[in-house]
Amino acid sequence: MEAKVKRILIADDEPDILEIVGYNLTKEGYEVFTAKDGNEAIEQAKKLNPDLIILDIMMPKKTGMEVCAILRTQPMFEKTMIIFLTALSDEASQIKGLEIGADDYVNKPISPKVLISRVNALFRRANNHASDSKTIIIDNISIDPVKFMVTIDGNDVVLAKKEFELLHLLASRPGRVFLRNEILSQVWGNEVIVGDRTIDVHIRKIRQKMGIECITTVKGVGYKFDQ
Amino acid sequence: MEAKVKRILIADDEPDILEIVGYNLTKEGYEVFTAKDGNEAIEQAKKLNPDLIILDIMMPKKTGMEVCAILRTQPMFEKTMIIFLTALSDEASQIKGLEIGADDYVNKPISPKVLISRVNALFRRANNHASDSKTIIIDNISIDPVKFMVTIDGNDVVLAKKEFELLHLLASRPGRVFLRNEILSQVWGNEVIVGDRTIDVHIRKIRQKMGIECITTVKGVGYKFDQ
DNA sequence: CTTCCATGTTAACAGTAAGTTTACACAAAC
DNA sequence: GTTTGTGTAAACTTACTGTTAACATGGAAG
Repeated sequence: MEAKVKRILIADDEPDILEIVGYNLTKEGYEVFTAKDGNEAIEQAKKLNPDLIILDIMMPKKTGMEVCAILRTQPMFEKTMIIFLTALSDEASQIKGLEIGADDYVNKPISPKVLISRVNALFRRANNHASDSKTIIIDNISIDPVKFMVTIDGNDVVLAKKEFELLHLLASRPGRVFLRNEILSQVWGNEVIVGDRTIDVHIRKIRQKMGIECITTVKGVGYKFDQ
Repeated sequence: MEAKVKRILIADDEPDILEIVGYNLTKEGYEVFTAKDGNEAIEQAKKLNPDLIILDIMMPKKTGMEVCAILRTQPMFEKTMIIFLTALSDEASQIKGLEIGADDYVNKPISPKVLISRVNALFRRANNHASDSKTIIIDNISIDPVKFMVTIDGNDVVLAKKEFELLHLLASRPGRVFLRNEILSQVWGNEVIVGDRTIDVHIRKIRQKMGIECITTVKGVGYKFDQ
């Protein structure tokens, strides 16, 4: 499971900030996108599904706080990290920002280096949580991402790479529904664009090879691994 | 998935800090332990296996940086979170602190409230793997938007997308009456225009599938989920 | 009792999402 | 070069969902 390029969305109404921060993050190897107000931030977030969103608080249309609160209500952004980058340095704002779901709160003016360190720290922690490299065992099925093997009742099942990745993703949170979007960005990555039926075909192959119904379709929503 | 009490180890050579920070974290529901120098910090960490370690940098025996670096080499502390809490406010220290594996870097003096917000933010992120907190449970009915499942007395009920969304909306505020307008804009969105009987039909299907009367009609007003 | 209105009920329809199959490009293995 | 396997696309089928329309019901007001 190779590390995908991480996407960062920066929302700020000052073009200078967008440019400076954007430049430095790009140099650090991140894929950077920008938005210049609250509405655009939400719109972009939905379209891009970024891994991290850096929000100014004082923005036109919607404040960063509002954007954060809105995004946090949606399952799609449950795992998305959010950093407030703002000139508001008072304690109350900071506490509120962290309480409504931000992962960090950084005061302007800030050196790009410090910001990058904080961004890196967040990603380090996030990656290290990824339940990779751990064998998943559910009932009589075992899924071992190290050996790249699936076993049912002791019988090995050979899956292709994409099939395995897809199964592993679903099985990493049994019962939880993964939206098609989520599946695409997790298994295929954000850059790749594939047709509508691609996921279905892979799902079908997995079902076929496993021989048992362990993946359930939730129509109009996504797929889940039966718990 | 019961949340177990989180352990926090605080290492600082100033007893005042230990007391103030410790008091506040205890009040917040954490289990707090202390160490007064670097060696003690490492010793305690090994014994207690805390979830979070708050480290002063300038400590006798070993500096916080050294402690952090040592702990990070050990697999046991791979997932342990570390916060530096220090009077060293220069940029270079902060960057170095974050780079050697800290999850946050907070400058003294700091208000206990802000520190607690940051601690909570870290734990929120770390826990969020297991967050089934969004499940609505009312009497013997559970509604889980993550798993997209409704359960009554342990028996699964399969609802279609719109049905589920509608039920979830009503159940999000049991007892509260939702106007037909509200329902339309929340479930269908503002752009969409649907006929008068559409909501009724969906309500009917929900009632049918659930098999029990849990939605009450308030004539001329709207619908509510029975409390 | 009758009328009226809001909601309940039912079946049918159209549109949409997913399942299925086949084909093909490409890469790795032989 | 051939073979084999993988991932994606295209085309078609299937199944179900969401919506509507038409009609039924029931209660309140007059």
